[in-house]
Amino acid sequence: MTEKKKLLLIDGNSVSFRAFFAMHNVLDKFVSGDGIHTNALYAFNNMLEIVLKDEKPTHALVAFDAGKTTFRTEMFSDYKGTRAKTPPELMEQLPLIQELLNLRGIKTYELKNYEADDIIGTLSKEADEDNMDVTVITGDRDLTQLTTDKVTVKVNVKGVTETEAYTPEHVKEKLGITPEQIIDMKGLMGDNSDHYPGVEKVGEKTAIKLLNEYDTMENLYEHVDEMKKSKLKEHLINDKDQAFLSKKLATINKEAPIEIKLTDLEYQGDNQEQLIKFYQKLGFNSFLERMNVEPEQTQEALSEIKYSELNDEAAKNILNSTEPQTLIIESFGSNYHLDPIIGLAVKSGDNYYATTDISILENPDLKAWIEDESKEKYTFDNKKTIALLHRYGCDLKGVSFDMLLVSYLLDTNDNKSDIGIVSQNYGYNLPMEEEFYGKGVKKAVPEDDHVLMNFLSQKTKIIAELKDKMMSELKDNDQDSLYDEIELPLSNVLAEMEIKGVKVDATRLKEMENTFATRLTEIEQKIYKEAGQEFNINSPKQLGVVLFEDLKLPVIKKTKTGYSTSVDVLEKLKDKSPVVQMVLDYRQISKIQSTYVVGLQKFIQQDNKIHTIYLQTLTQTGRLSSIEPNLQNIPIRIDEGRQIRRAFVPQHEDWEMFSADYSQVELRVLAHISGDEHMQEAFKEDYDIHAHTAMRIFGLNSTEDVTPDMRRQAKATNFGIVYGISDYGLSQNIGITRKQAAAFIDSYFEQYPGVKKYMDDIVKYARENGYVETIMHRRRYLPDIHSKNFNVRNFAKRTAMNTPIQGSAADIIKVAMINMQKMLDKENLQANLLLQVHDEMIFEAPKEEIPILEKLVPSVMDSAVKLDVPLKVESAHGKTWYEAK
DNA sequence: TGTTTCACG
DNA sequence: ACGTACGTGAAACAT
Repeated sequence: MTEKKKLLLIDGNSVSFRAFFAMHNVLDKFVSGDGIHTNALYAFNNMLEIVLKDEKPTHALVAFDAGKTTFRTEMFSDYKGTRAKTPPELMEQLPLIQELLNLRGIKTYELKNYEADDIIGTLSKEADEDNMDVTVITGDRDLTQLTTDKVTVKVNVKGVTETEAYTPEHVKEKLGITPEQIIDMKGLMGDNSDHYPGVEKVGEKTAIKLLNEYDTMENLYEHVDEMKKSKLKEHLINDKDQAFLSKKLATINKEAPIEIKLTDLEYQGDNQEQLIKFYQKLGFNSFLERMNVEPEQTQEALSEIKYSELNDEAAKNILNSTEPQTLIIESFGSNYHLDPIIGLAVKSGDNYYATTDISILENPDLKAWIEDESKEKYTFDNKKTIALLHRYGCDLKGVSFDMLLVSYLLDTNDNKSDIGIVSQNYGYNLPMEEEFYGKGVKKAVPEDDHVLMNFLSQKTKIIAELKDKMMSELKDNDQDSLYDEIELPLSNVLAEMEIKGVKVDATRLKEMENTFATRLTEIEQKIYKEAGQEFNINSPKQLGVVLFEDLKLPVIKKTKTGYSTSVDVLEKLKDKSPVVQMVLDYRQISKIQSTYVVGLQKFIQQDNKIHTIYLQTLTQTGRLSSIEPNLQNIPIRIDEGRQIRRAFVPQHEDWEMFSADYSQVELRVLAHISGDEHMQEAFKEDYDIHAHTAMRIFGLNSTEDVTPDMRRQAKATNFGIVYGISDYGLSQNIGITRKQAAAFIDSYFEQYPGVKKYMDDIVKYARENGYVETIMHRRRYLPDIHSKNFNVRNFAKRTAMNTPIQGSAADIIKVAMINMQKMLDKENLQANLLLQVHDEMIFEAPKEEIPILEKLVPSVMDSAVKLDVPLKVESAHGKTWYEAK
């Protein structure tokens, strides 16, 4: 029995283009030793890895364009006329990509006067006739015309590692036409990027409609006279020649005079030896890892540092030095509140010290140095380092450079939490944590202590060497005070909050667990009875079958895997069957039970407290996030869930929980940065802002005429504005038509012209500068603002509008937290700041201190920054978190 | 490992 | 004509 043959055809030029732009933002970070860019090469190879694994081809070829002139330019001199020429940074990579393919055992081919498309078209047809399966990989949708039962065309979506697979069925489903009709469609609609015209005013939708009626362009033109008089008919007649020319240009030539045979295309597999050399030359460490190149070899790439044992004598030297020194405390695991320290390294001047003997932390000299605020230190992740050392009895002070925080401020875009990635971005060859320790079952501390100590010493070296460069980048961005005055001091405050932890009443949670378990069983039985069958209510798939097939409820929305059963869908089906309400109830309770009642108990430590971890360098806007567990999403909106808050208690008897939150910070921030007069006035006069908005957009004379429903709609509109309004989004949210929503927005902008101007200006700013920033100069880069894709671009626009608002609000509470901690210290209060939930702070305090906090906290919070409108703070307190609201 | 759902601001 | 609200984390299921 012969194995089925499979041919892989890759459109070399279009995938290289895609690869280049997918990694355009890291262009400068991917440069080889001899100064050649390698970003496209890297991304291309990433794609290859995935494709080879998925497709397992027996034959493969990558086709390239041969040059500028082809048979198409002879037909139409302006073909691809306006296309920007290939950037030189990509040009220089094309030979490398060919070399890579050669080493990976894949043939490449180009043919004078023909495009890569034509080579692929010709070969895929040949292979099809030979009964081979064919997969085509391309960034160009036009190639979907080649789709047949045997030929699948996979088109890159966002980047190059993900593709959308086009079979004839998928083409039909997506476009409503057959693959053969695609050229007719292109003929009618033309192509902007290839710069051929088609018929005036005919786009994709119209073209498809016409083809559904007339099947082919030829048939359409045979019957064009019978069409009833319309602009469309006129355009069709006027542009007939162009349409036929465009169709010809769009048609991939399946008879190109290629000199290569299918049998020449056998996939050879990697030339291991040469490929390793190639990767090494380019510093492609992650690919080397994937080839299972012996760890020794990868380690070799990491140069050796001459370090000595971090012992008593070294500790003395460290303490005696007056220079800033670099410190790495390494833990192993995912939660630094529990993980053990496995090693330490200090760079002191030109000396490197490292050890895996943790008892050195008992050395008085080392401890004195760690705890001396005047001894300046550099590190990566100050908060984590503080938390780790705290558990070993040391109180770290004096960190002035935290490489993690700085790299986050410089660019929030990609994952900065790994020192290996940050180092690689600056041209250093340091493995990522996962590369060094391994992943999954293979994850382990290196057996050889020397390997670990060398790794830690490398870290200290890189941190020390990059400090000046990164700090000067901060200064260039005008972000030095954001770092010095906010993020770095905040990391100390957050460390204290995490270490302090919040006490949780486990008994209470246990009681709730039993109550909810009983209720869940009850509802479950009722649902089974009503539905006439038993099934897993938690399975969207099974629930979908019961609701939409067995009970035949109308399908409101679909997900990519089946029926949607989300709340907004179920809400609409409530009166159609009693099961729906039961399912909603079940969902609600089940969520509370699994995520909170049961989930939280798992995080209660020996001290009866929960110690969350705040991620200070994750969000794109500057907010914090909280994990293991997330204490920023404890239920409040519905009372059953809100009961969870009764389990959060102060750590001592006779203490209380105290919480203070900003009222409408984001809208106040908007009023400030937009400078809108009317909105500012509303806040200065302390009006009910949503009622005020309702009054204005509904054209009333007084807020007394505002009905509760008007206020509700105005409130939703205010939210929409903050999120970067769209009529559709608003209409969905408050259940009105899109037209009505659009009218709302128009009237909103009329009433608050300053807001309108802000929205326009900020998008323009993003386009011109490539980023937006907050009041404290926190930046978010928005490369997508230039995207050709409508959706992607619009998303970037909304982000541009929202980020300065959400981000400035985040800045404000961060300042308030720092000031608050200072104030508690200064006033010698026992109260502890425990939690932050975006616009509120939660404290525990002795009862006697509550009256003090009631004055102090709001005054610190509302004076955190000076805006053109006042900030307003509300507070509450009680025996548990539940009462403190 | 990805998808869906839902908790919060 | 395009298809959406902004920012998060966790649990459960399906693959």
